[in-house]
Order: sequence, then structure tokens, then C-alpha cells
Amino acid sequence: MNKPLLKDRFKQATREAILDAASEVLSTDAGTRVRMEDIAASAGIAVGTLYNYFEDRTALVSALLAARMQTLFEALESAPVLPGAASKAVGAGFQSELEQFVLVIGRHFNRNRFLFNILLEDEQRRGIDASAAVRRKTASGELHARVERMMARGIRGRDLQKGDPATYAALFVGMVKGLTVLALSRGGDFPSDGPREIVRVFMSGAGR
Amino acid sequence: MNKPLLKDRFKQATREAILDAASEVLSTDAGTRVRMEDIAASAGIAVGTLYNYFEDRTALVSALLAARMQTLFEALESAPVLPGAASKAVGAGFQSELEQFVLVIGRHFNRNRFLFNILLEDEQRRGIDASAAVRRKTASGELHARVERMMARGIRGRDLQKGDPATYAALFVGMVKGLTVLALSRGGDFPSDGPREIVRVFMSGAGR
Amino acid sequence: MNKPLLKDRFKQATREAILDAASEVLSTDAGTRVRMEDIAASAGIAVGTLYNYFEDRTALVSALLAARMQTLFEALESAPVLPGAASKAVGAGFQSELEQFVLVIGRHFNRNRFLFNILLEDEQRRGIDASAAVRRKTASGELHARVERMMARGIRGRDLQKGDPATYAALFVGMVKGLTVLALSRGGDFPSDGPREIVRVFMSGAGR
Amino acid sequence: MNKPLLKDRFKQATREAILDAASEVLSTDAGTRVRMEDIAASAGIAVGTLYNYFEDRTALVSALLAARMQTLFEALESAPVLPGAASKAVGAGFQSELEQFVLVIGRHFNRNRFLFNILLEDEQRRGIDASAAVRRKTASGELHARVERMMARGIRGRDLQKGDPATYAALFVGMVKGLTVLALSRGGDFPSDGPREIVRVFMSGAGR
DNA sequence: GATGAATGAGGGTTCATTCAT
DNA sequence: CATGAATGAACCCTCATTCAT
Repeated sequence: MNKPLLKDRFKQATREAILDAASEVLSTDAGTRVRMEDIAASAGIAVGTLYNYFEDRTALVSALLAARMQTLFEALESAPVLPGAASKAVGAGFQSELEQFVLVIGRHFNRNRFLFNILLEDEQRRGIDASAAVRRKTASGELHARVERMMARGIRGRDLQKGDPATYAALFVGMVKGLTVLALSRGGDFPSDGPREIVRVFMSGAGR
Repeated sequence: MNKPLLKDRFKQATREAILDAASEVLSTDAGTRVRMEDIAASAGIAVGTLYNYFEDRTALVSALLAARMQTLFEALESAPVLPGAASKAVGAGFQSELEQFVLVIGRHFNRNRFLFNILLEDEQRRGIDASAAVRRKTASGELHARVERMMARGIRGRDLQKGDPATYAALFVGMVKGLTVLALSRGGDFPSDGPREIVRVFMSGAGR
Repeated sequence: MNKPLLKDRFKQATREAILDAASEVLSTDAGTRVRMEDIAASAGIAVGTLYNYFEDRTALVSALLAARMQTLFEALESAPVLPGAASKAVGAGFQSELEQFVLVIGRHFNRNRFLFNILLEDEQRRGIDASAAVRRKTASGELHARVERMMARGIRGRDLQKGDPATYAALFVGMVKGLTVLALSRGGDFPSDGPREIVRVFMSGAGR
Repeated sequence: MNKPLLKDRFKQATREAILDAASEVLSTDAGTRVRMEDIAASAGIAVGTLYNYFEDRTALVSALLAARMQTLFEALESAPVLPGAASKAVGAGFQSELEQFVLVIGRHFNRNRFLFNILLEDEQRRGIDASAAVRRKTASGELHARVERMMARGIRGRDLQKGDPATYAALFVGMVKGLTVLALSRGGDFPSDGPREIVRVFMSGAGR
């Protein structure tokens, strides 16, 4: 009998519907503190129901963030090597990896504008408890850690000049965010040539 | 008669004292919602008095942001050319300008951690009304505009490769923010070699 | 055909199981607000089912109280005369009756601690509508009425001095409750020598 | 300058006005859970104001109870010896003390019907944490302790037969409550001959 | 009839803003 | 002009009750 299974599936679906609704409201009313009632309305359910799926407001927001980051991480994981990336040019592999990374993130941001808001909130909160353990748990902390590993690999593989991987990661992620902010402020999507631009500047510089 | 002048001066001083207090609590209790009462307490005055100087909470925060950005802009304006910057190397002038820029911003962030939080909030709100006019009025918008002008100059002066000045600005500012976030998360100050690192990567790239 | 009879019997059994469960949680979590869900969980059924057996929360609690009082009243009714009570001493019969009464009540309280809580709630509600008719319907009102009849009998039978039977009843019941509260506060049972003590003081006084 | 003093006095007066209002509502809507909004309305102030004087709902109710018990205890303390109490009859002093005690309590209950409700709530809560330390802190616990001391004194002074002072106290307080409940149910005041009746029965018994 | 998720009115609490002193 | 208590709209959360399965 698979009844319980079906139920679980339904429950899971509802959870996700709620998260989608929350995402929706968070994207629309960016910057304003979103009320539980709005999330419920957006999901087409009653306030009380929210509490059948999430302990409280904080739990809901955390779950939303975690879910979206989870998706992002999976996308990053399964990113196919860029066509033509298996080029012979020195460092082509690493550059492709970086471009792929930015591409996936850009796409993700396009679909989850709210994510950006949450991520920023996340960073603000950083000041409060900045222990490494806590940092790792935050979404942006985890993202940073991944990039840092990539950078360390780049250094080891002689694709990058020697330097602090964390600093490289910070600069690189900063560029991605910078371009995202620009896109947001222009009301458009993350530009399609963004990945190439970022990687070009990051690897070879903007100077002549 | 200069009485009104004195009064105005006093009034101005009080305004600034309030802004300092607000800055203080906003930096300290970053991430937690700061109440008007907290700001008043930090300034050593009564809540009601706040409203004699600022229309409402939003006005106060905006004024704080504007004041600090004003200071920042003045500092950027009056930034002395770096010693030895008048070097003969091609592009040295532009690079110095960039380094100087980052240096001043870094210093500023060290003194106004709260600024970072506010700036982030600022960006979040962007989504709501992203018209260029509005954008220009926001603090980070103005900052971006300045950098964009710098980049345009760099392109014209052949210090930078051809490209979209806004994009260059976004990447550059992004790097600065990235390093700031890293510093915050490490609980330290903006690194003293930050300016050089950023400009190096931005101009020449991190690749080999 | 006796099917409906069986059904009724089953229904009655379920009702009682629910009341037992309610009694259980009300005794355990005395003082804390007991939720319908708690009662259902304790009974091992679903919340919705509760409403198949009782109109609403109030009805359930009332039924519980009524059932237990019913049991108490039956126990009082069928109380066997105390062994050796048929003594020759003047008033021995009446005293025995009182002792028996307290004994049965004490036993009952030991098994239904919750009862005490409910009874107290009951009294609180008294203030709202204190008409005699209503009073008679409440559990403690009925209890009081019974004691009052006993006292009236005592007066007629010259076991008690002349006086207001209701007042005698109030004092007597008050003593029983007093000893119960003491037992509860000590975390123990109603003391086995309680009946004798109460009747001794009530009949002969504590003075020398 | 006595301004702060005046202010404190005003603040204190407001606190008491709030407590009076709460008392009023608690007496009127006996048995129903009283809402903060009702207390505020009854006090003629806004909800928010309540929180300027009391931490939260619990604090308010506790303060009310404590204040009223405080008044009661002071009344008990300062109770004048009953006229004619200095009689020569053996035990007259002790009996007077008891009567005086009941008289004061009865009067108090007449003015603070709500108190009764709270006290009962108090007892219900007893079951949860019945440690002696906690018990002493509750209002009814303190009342009981006082009576117990009186009883111990009575035993030592040979006014009472030997026995457990706590038990005597429980029986005595029970009688007082019993008579109070009777009065409440009749919608009247604590009877003026109540003290005499109670003490008569307690000391000499109701039997012939 | 049993189930338990959905409902939504209701209650406690917070805090930006006002205004009498 | 400063003060800070008063205000009350707004928000989060609970839980008795309903109803589709």
C-alpha cells in the first residue's frame, strides 16, 4: 500500500507551493517585510495552514532559502562542461568552469530575484555572529566556500597567480553580484554575455 | 543679528549627533531591527525629539545615508593623488585613481559599517522603482554613477579596453563590496592591501 | 434485530473512552490549557472524531464532569454502612454517614484529580448566572444540595444543633475540599484518616 | 525639587488604576479568560499603555494578585482585637483571633470577588509544581502558611487539641472558602455572622 | 463513522508616531 | 524645544471547529 507515500508526496508538494508563493511575494514586495498573511494569500491558503508546514516565520524563510540554494548547488554540480571548453588553450578548462559557474548563477538569479534579497539579508546578519561555523551554514557562506575551493584549485593548477583563495573568491563573487545588481537596476535579466565578460576581466583584466 | 544663525548651527549639530547615534546602533545591532527608541537612547535624547529633526524613520535613515555618502563623495573628490602615482608607466595615473578610490571607500566602510547594511537595504528596495531618475537619487546609485564616469574616462584615455562603462563599474564596485563582505565576515577591517589587489585583478586579471 | 443496540453500545463505549482520555490529560496537565488535540491524542483518535461524540469543547467537558459526578453520586448512594457503625452511641449513625460520605468523596478525588480542577472552574463560572435553577445543574451545586439534605436530616434527628442546613453543608464541604487541596499540594492522596478527622472536628470541634 | 517624586506617584497611581480595572473585569466576567483589550478599555487607556506598566499579561495578573493579597495580609496584621475579646473564658483570646481573621477575610472577599477566582486558578496550578518553596510563593500558599502558624500557636497554647497544624489550617480555611462560595452562589455578601459560625463549629463542633 | 489538514477569528505583543506638559 | 507616556494599527501565532476524503 502506497497511501502514506502519496500523502507524503502531497505534503511535500504543498510545502513547495508555499515556498513558491513566499518566493513570489518576496520578489514582488522586495525590501518590505513580508507578512505571513500575504504569503498565505499568495499560496491560496489560510494563515493557519502555513503553520502546519513550518514552525514559524523564520523557519519558513530559512526553508525557502535552503531550498533555492539547494537547487542552485545541484545545478552547479551537474553543470555540463561548456561546448568547446575542451580547448587546447592553456587554462581553457578552468575558464570554462568559471564561465559555467556564472552562467548557472545568473540563470538562477533570473528565476529567483527574491533570492538576492534574502542573500543580502543574510549578509547583513553576518555581523552578529561571524564565527566560521555559523558562516558556513548561511547560504552565501556556503556559496563562498564553493568558489573558494574552485579558486584554490585554480591556483594549484597554475591557472591563477598565487594569492589568497578566499580573496579571489570574494572578488569573483563580488563581480557576479555586481552584474546582477546592474541587471536588476536596469529591470532586465542577467546579461547573456555576462559570464564571458566577468571571466575575461577576472582572468585577464580590463586594462590594456 | 546672528541669533538665527547660531540656532541653525545648533540645530545642525543636533541633527548630526542624532545621525551619529543612529550610525552607532545600526553598526552594532546590525541585522536586528533597530527601534526609534534605541536611536534616541544612543543619542541621549527623547524619542519625541527625533521627530523635531526628522519627518519620520525613513527620513532619518535616508538622511544618515545621504550624510555619510556625502562625506564619502567629498573624500573621493579631495583624494590626493597617491605619492609616486605620477609615475611614468602607461596607465599609472588611472590605476592610481582606482586605488585611491578603493582606499577611500575602504576607509569609509571601516568607520561606517552600518553603511554597508543600509546600502544593501537600499539595493533591495531598488526592485520597486527602478527608473533611472530614482536610481540616481539612491546612495549606491550615485556611487555607481561616479565609478561609471571614471570608467568612461578610462576607456577614452585608453587605459581600459573598449566596453560598457556601466558594466565595468558594476564589476569594479562588486569587487570592492566583495572584499568588504569578506572583511566583515572575518570580523576585521578592510585589508590594507585591498586596493592594490582589487586594482591588480581588475586591470591585469588574476590569471597567468 | 439488535444491531442498533450493539452500535449504541459501541458508541457509548467510545464516549467513555474519550472521557477517560480527557480525564487523563486534564489531571496530568492541570492548570495548563488542554487542547482538543491533546484529548484526541490521549484517546488515540482523531480530533474530528471528538466532534462526532460531543457538540463542542464545552459539551465534552460538561459531559465528563457529569459522568464523574454521576459515578460519585452512585457511589454515595450505594455506600455500605460502615462496619461497626451501627454502634449504640448517640449520633453514631449520623457520624458514620458523614464519614462514609467523606470516604467516598476522598476516594473519588484520588481517582479523578482533574475533577477538582473542573469543580473549581465550575465555581468560578457561578458568578455569571447564580440562579438556583442553574446552580442545581452544576456539579458542585448538586453535591452541595445532597449534603444540605444530609444536614437537614441531622438537624431533624437532633444529631446537629439547630442552624441553617445550607451553612452547615457549606462548612462541611469546605472542609473536605480543604483537606483535598492540602493533599494535592503535598502531592499525595486524600489521607486515610481524613474522614475521621473531618467528622471529629465538624461534630465535636477542634477546641478543648 | 520633588518633580520625580510626583511622577513616581502618578505612575504608581496609574498602576493601581490598571489593577483596579483588571480586578473589575475579572469580577464581572468571572471564569472567562479576560483579554488585555478589555482591561485596557475598563481602565480607559490603550492596550499599548498596559505594557508600559507590566511586562506582559502574566505579570499584570500576578501583580494584581500580589497587591490584593498584600492588602489582605496588612489588614490581618493590623486587625484590632475584638471588643470584649479580652474575656476571661479559657480560649477566648484564641477564638477572638480566629473570628477576627475570618472577619477580615470575609470583608476582603466582599470587595474583591475576583480574588476568589484568581485564588482558585492559583490552586489549580498547584498540581504542576507542588514544591514547598513554590507553594509558599503563591497567594493561597502564603495564606495557608499564616493560618498554620495560628493553629500551631493554638495547639501550644492548649486552645486546640493536639493534631497536625496544617490539617487544622486546611479545615479552617476550607470552611471560610465554603461559606464564601455559598455567599457567592446566593449572590450576596459574606454573612456578618459568618465568623462566629465558623469559629463555633471549628472550636466546639456542630454536634450536640 | 474516522480522519486530520484547512480554516480564520481572536488574542498577545510591538513600535512608529503623536501630543500634552 | 525637549520630553516620554499614550496611542492603536499591524503582525505573529494558536486552536476550536469544519469538511472533503
